[in-house]
Amino acid sequence: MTATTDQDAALRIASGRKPFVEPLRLGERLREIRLAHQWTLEDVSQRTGLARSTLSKIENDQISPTFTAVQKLIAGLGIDLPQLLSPPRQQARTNGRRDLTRRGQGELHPTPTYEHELLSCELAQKRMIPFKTIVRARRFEEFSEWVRHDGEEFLMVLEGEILLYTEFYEPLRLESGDSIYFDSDMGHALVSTSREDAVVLSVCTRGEAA
Amino acid sequence: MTATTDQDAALRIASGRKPFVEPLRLGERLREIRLAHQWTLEDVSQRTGLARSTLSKIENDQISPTFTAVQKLIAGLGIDLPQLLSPPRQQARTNGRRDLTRRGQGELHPTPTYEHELLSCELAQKRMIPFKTIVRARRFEEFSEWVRHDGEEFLMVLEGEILLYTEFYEPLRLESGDSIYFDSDMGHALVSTSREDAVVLSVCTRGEAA
DNA sequence: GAAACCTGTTTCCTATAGTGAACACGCCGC
DNA sequence: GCGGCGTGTTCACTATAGGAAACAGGTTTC
Repeated sequence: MTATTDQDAALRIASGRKPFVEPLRLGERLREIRLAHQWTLEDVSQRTGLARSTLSKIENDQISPTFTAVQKLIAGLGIDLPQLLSPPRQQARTNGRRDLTRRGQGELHPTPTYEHELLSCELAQKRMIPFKTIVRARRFEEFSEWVRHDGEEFLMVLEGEILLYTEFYEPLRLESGDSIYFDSDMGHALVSTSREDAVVLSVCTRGEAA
Repeated sequence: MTATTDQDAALRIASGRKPFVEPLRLGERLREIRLAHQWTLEDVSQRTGLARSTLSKIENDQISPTFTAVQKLIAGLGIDLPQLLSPPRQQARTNGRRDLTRRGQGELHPTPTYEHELLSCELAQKRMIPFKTIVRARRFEEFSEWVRHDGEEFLMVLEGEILLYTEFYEPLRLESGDSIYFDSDMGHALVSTSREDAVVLSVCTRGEAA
């Protein structure tokens, strides 16, 4: 398995997205949107080109719309897909959620090159993914390919010293306390250069639709 | 203290929503993902529960998959929907920006209770705001009111020990290495409890329109 | 080199999504 | 009350997605 998929998998798990497919009350959500705009089924029908009856069935979960139908929906309603798929958005904002992770109590995800400790992994639906990493790699050649994933990444060296290899820059030496922010779809890879394996704290943004 | 500027908001408004529906070569994208993982149609079939023939047709744009089929896909392949729908991903986006901040070289923003050092502040348009903070406050009463700002916050104690007061929870003692993730529109405030002023690393999400 | 595999594609057939028309209900104005 | 509207739902039919099996091409095996 490649370094990329490892990291991706780790991030996906960390992101708190349930591995199963969510119930996804798409119909319910559609009705919600429609009523919020004070639209009738006929209005939506004209906007989307879908038959009134079809819309009714979708809202009542009697049929599972075709993907082309979904496209017509998002085009006609002027919304984007993530919006259609995020029912719990409404007041998930002022929840006052929190998730504590004591030192060393994160979820471990070892790979040949990195040893990740995912922090705050109790919390689903978060916009950032924090994790602490022990950098086991000692040479750039240990990576079969660039690590890359959508979004942005912030990184601070907690202990030791590392060399940050990136696709478009010369390798960069980072010591304890140094930090860097970069676009993480640019290939990147870390190796420890201190005697002890270096420890870094990373925070990635969660992938969002383009 | 949020350091949130209006740039993002302005740009977002200016950009508007895309007026046309994307071509959305879903089949192409699926094949891309499949080949990237070196999977055969049969592999994907077993993972998703969809027939080999169906997958073939989807990849060749001969049919438009049902939404339930799409759900099986994202569940079986372990990807999330935005990932499946971002065709222009291939390598167009890679900006490759980066912003290095050496230890102690951030931008200082002192307040009576906190002494912030903003990290990576060269970079505009980023989705996260990282900063290191020396917690000068010693008693909760030193705060005239709750600190709160839209979005989410991740926090790790780097040195010393703090007490985290939050609007909806009992105060929480955090020691070096402990971390916490919380909705930052919930009121919060930090005080140092160790002999030396505690130092914490925080990362906030940038406000995004609902 | 043929038989036994694999790959991806294509061919039926059936299950179901999508449509237009009929339906039931509530809301007017007269 | 009545008929006209408009709402959302249900029907009957057609179009199409999904599945099992057959197919065509390539590679491996003896």
